[in-house]
Amino acid sequence: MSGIKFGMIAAAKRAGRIYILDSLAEKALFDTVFGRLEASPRTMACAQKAPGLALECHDCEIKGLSICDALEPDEFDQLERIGRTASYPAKATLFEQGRDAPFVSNLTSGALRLSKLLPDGRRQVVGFTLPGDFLGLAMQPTHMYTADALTPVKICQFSRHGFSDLIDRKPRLMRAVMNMASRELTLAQDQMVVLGRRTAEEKIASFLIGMRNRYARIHGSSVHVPLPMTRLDIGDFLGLTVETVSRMMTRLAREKAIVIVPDGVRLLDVPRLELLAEM
Amino acid sequence: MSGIKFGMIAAAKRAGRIYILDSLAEKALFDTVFGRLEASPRTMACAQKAPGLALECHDCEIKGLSICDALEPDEFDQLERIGRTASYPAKATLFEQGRDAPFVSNLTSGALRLSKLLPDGRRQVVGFTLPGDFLGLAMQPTHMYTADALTPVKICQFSRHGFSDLIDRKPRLMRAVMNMASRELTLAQDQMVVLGRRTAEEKIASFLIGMRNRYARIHGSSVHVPLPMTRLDIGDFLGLTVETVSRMMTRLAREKAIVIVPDGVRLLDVPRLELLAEM
DNA sequence: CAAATGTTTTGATCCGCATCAAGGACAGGC
DNA sequence: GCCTGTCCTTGATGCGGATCAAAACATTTG
Repeated sequence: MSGIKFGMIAAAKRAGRIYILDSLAEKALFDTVFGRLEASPRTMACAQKAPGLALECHDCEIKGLSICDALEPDEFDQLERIGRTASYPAKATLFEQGRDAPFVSNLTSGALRLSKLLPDGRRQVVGFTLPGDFLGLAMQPTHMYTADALTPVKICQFSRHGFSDLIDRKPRLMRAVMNMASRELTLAQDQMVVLGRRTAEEKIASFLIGMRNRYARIHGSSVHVPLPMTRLDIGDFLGLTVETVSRMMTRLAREKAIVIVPDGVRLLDVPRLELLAEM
Repeated sequence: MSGIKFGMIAAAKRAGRIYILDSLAEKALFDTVFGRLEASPRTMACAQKAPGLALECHDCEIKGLSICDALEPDEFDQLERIGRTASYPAKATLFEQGRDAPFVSNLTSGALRLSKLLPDGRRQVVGFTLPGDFLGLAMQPTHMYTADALTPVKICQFSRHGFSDLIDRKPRLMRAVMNMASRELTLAQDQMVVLGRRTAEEKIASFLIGMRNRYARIHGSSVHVPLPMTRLDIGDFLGLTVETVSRMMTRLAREKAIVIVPDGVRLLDVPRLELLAEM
């Protein structure tokens, strides 16, 4: 954990800038989202991908969140046996829309952007993947979207066929995957409401509250919301332009609903934001 | 099949108006979507719901499309045993957002509108259910949206707990449900692109092509696309107003891409529409 | 370090679709 | 038959967010 100091107040160093986090909890949140950076950025960039490492589930940090949680010891062993870990540096493309999908995987650290591209270049981000989320739930032979690393990421990957066979033999595991798919479907339908029927300001508020809720599942609830994606990514997720995202964030900050901090925001007036985002 | 004549050209009578369909295939499509109307509208309206009827899977028309397709005879029997059929007249509400969800079900005939309501009255239609589609895939204890009958409908329903227990014992059945959930998730993500990144005209074209493709799974492909929903429903599905939907449909008709017929449209220039809708 | 590139912000202007308004078509009820 | 309510269409007007432009700032590269 290069360059990171502990204490009552934890400090995180990233890209040469040091800033203060409120607590060790926030420090943990920060690390999970932005990655540990155990290697220097330069090294990471060279190690485009390092697959083939055996799973090390015992010290997996997101065990309790992922499909592994629902497994009996023997099932867990079998899953561990067919899986491998892989790491990608920030900005790497894990897979592209339309390509063959030989693997399904589980994100253990970092964050991904999932996007669909129209022929004329317009882009729709269909989701952001956080630790514990599963990739390839649809079990389709080809990828329905492109997945890019927003930060250095670690995944735990399984051959699609091997995984498919295993879940057919382990109802408990299939149930876990199905529940994950259900949660995704519910999220997607909520996002349809946001895209179809909300104003720009409401979209931003929904997004921030939504991200906070998703981080809360991983760590505790916190008013610090890391945003590993750019304004452009947020715009493409919400059906807005970069400029509108920037303007609305600035407006919310001016009205003291949020504070914009490096790599994210801090929520000041949560009730106000929840009112804007209310379902 | 009251008042309906057959022949090389089939005619369908609905609400006192008779019009011509091109073929028996179109007649079948029409019947599946709008319901058979075996009882008069008045009778249907009285029979708000007629549950408790044992399943009659042997003459189920959508067997090949639904989860039942994937089952072995013994599994099929067990599923049949825990299911009941129910009918609802057009405009009936099958269930409401937020209410308990004691049942999951399979639509066998007719069409439903699934919608989410915001506190201030704005509405987002998250999908239209056609024969063969499953309701309650998320297996949540409460409903995430409201389901209203657009036409007289028939469903085949199962207690959520009974169904949940059964799928835990029948991997093949769970797999069928999971595949259905995956398909829904893919549809929802495609709809996110439509809502977030397409113009009004493209939205209408995507919608029409999408409906045609979904009907094609049930019957053969046809240029006749029944639209059991109102322009308002279409607008709330596409993130548009009624007026815009009407204007765009009129424009497509003026430009000879479609013809507006009673209860639907006929696609004239499919390549043009597919270009507008292209993914 | 300087140069090049990418990200965020802010301002000015424009346009696609919403909103407001009104009339027509049609179904159901009396 | 007429009346009422719902749905669809068309026209006039306005606004929210897109687009265009540019500058400040951050990050990467040489």
